[in-house]
Amino acid sequence: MHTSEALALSAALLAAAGDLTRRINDGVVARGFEGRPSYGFAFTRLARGGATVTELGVHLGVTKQAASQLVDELVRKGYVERLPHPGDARARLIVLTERGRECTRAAEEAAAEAVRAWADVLGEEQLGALRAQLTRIAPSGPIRPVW
Amino acid sequence: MHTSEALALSAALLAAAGDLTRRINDGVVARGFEGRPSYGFAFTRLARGGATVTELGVHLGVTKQAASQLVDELVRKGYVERLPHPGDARARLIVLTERGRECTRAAEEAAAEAVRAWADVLGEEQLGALRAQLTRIAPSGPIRPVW
DNA sequence: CTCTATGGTCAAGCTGCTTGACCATGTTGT
DNA sequence: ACAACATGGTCAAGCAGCTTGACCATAGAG
Repeated sequence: MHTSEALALSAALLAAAGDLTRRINDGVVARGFEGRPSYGFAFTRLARGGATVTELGVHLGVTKQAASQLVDELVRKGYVERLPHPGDARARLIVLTERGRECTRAAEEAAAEAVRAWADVLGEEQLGALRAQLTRIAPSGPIRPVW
Repeated sequence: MHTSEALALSAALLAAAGDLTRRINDGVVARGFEGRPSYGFAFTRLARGGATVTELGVHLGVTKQAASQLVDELVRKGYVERLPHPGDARARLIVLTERGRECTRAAEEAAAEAVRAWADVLGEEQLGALRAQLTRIAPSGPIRPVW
């Protein structure tokens, strides 16, 4: 691969990620929820038993302060709630509310819909390959734009 | 592909894009240039004969005002200059300076280096396939984070 | 030779993040 | 037991990078 193509690959990657993220967010909004794209990524972390603010920040690649602000927002919209953490009185356990779980499902549906559009272009096999390649490439990259 | 995997695909895509973008930027900085990741994407547009501010904005997926601010920054750092546009007295042609071309080469080298790391994991063939898949998927997605 | 569209800039404002300070609680070492 | 330090969380202030809105100069169409 030539040097000039490397930058093009980066651009294509960014374009694809941006396209997918936008589609998902549009789909979630169309289903009657209000939210930013980062909600979805927060939800995936919270879905399994909740998380602390700090853990959420690590998952999203932002400071705990930023994560705390996001949680404020999610609480205000009724998607999550802060519970006392069992076993650590300093911490709070952030968990999804019923409405939060509904929104999570909406995000998953929207994501599936967006990916289906890609499957129409690439075919199931290529799409599976794409997913496999991506997970091998960046197993632990930050789930956020570095722009 | 199941619904839950669709969100995972999106996350993997974002992670890969973020990882690559960060590596490129680090590489550019390590070569003695100061810049943000978006510089590289601006450079690729300017590299072939220059562009107007408005065109640059379209390419980056931002308003012309934001593009103009970016150009201000690039001018300040000596990477580009604003020339009168031949054939349209309203417009200005933004072109790379010699220093700008050096920085562009640095970005390309850094990108190639980052992609080489991926080639070590995936192999050249899979990497080419990845590139092909991505360009088919999001031919005209915005080169910017939708977050 | 108006009338409207387009390229560009200036100015103000906002959103989402950061850094720094601080408090409460947990953990470790002596 | 308790001092010393580490960690989870919040509050506050600041800032980068974007947006919208207004405006001017020039272009192009009728």
